[in-house]
Amino acid sequence: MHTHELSLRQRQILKAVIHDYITSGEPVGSRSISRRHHSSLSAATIRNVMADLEEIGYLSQPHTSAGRVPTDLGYRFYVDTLMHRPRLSKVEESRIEQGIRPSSGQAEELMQETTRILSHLSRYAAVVLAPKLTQSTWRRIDFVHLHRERILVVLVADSGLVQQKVIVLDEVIDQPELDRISRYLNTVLAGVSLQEVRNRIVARMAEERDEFNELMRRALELSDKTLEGEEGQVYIGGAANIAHQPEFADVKKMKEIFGAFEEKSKLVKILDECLAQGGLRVIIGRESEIREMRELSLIASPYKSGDHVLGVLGIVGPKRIAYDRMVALVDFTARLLSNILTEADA
Amino acid sequence: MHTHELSLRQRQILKAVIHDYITSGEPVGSRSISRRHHSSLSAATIRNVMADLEEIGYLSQPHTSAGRVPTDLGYRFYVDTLMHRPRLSKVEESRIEQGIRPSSGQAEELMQETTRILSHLSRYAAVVLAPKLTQSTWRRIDFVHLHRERILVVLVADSGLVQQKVIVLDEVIDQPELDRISRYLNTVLAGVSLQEVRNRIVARMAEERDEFNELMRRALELSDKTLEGEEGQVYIGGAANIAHQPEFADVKKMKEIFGAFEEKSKLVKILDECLAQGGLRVIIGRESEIREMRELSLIASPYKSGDHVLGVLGIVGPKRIAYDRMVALVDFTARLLSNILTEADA
DNA sequence: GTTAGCACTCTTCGAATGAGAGTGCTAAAT
DNA sequence: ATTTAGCACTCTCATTCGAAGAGTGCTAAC
Repeated sequence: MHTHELSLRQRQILKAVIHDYITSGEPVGSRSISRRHHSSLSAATIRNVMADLEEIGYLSQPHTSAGRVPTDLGYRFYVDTLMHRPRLSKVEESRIEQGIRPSSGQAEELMQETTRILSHLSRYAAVVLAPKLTQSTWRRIDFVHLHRERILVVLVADSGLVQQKVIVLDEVIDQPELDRISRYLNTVLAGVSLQEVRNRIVARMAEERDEFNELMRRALELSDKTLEGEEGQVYIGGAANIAHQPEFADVKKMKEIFGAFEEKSKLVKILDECLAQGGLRVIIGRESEIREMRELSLIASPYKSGDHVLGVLGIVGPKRIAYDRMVALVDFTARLLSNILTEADA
Repeated sequence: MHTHELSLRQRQILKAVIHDYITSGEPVGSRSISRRHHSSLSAATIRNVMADLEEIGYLSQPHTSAGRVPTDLGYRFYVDTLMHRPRLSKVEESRIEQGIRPSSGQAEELMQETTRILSHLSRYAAVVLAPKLTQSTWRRIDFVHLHRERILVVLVADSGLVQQKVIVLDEVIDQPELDRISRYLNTVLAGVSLQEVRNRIVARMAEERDEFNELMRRALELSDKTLEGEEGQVYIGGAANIAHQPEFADVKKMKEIFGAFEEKSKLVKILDECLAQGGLRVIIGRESEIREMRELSLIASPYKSGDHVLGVLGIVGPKRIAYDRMVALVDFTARLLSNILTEADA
């Protein structure tokens, strides 16, 4: 089913149907299009065009004598070629700017604020994929000895974000030694990923035949443990919003959706893809491989620090969603977050 | 409406009605009680007793010719005097023990693991109120200089829990100075609350007329900032489980409930009360002041470190919940968590 | 190419109906 | 004095039916 050339009229009517359906939530008939959008044309004419659009696969009827509803393909065409992207209102923009102003620089808080403001303004669910340790470059690393073999690693990213992690070693290292190690690591750290730091240490150890240098061995162990066992973390906000949608009045569907949100691993997978892709993406219903997303759409965009892509943010709503506005919202938010994380001198 | 003396038969029948209603979810009639529980008595007899129980206010009828349903008061009587508390099965106990074994000692992870296992075993929603900084006593405090006036405070509680917080000062303090301050604080810290530490510093400053001692002034500022602006944090898990309950098939109710969960502040309030109370509590429907809890019950118990009450954990489900089993579950989990947090030498 | 007209289909809603469950009451039985 | 059987009554729930309404596809006329 490749892309068809559509006549101007076909495009106009497809657009009209989608708009009406998005606002009303009910199958739209030829009559109402004729009235609201194309008063010059009669319902019958519109009907013919709609029949064509159905044949191409852009529209469908829930049952024989109902109006038309856009298909996933229809939405896709709309998003790709019909839709124009409005600007957000000044009010909304400043609302977002106010909403995402982390007092602390803690990654966690920032993520949570972002989901809050996104879900609030969209009235749908918001998702944010947090930056991974492996993806960031770091300004600073510190170790705090907690108890026995247990150590808290504090990482300050170039983006200004702070992340922590507790690791458990095989040996006890006391605080002064930890300080020495962090001093050393900090000298090697400048602007590269932790993975890279690790590689450099290995290289240096080999080169210097310095295998018994306690400090470096330990530095290696610490960075290994820090990177170990990391999986994408997703923050979700406003999931309840989706329940307000009339199309999910059916309880069975609702259950499914909430199930999907609690089973975060799948969500991580799909967001990871967006991350790899690099730009704003719209994923409509069945385009997603996730079963539970069949009736949902995802609008997501990566955010960066400088040129480094860190994570992804977006919103999840019904397929019948105001794509234009939502794309604008997600895009703006992603840019804003990127700016915050790029101007590291906060 | 004070407590009535109930005859043995009345108690038995009330108990039977509640049990049947809890398992079936449907109003229970005199017939079925006669069949399943009191084959010696006829339905008519049971009917008379039920009419009495209704008059007292322990049962009610959804409509004239339906079976009976327990009222909040009925449940209350059941929980207080009729119910006996079963033990969990060995399997379940070990499941919980496996489930709550924090690798890291980070407060956040521990809370999350607890909600996960609680919601999983109960099949309802789980809530955990995290320990507050003001309530714990601390083994150790550290400061990590992040950037400019921004400092990460790392607190290690006597319970072994690690909590962090970023604070922003009015002046820049470099790392060596921070280390000096934390060394000082750590000497004063032993086994008292942060609030108390603060008081001691103030006392000492007064006593020594030592107002210009930079170190102490700064130590004071740091502890103040650390305590500042703290509000109870609630972790929620398995909220979707509630959606599976037939009594919430009604979409309106469901919306309400999810709304309640996202509006965490109210939940904090009610959990705070449990915390003040000190023991395991069951709050049934309208007994709670929260509107959205009208159709829900909360079973919650505080957890401690030693004799210090730290927070509260519990589950939220429909009023029609297996109180006996759930009480056992919550009680066991709270004890376990308390043990973990008490044996500080993890 | 466009439109009016019309028969047809399908959903939705309300009313009517009957079955079923459960009650309360009375009078008889224990 | 309890307990029970019997019965009329009430209320819900599922089903059926029919009418109304919305929308379509097709045909024939403009």
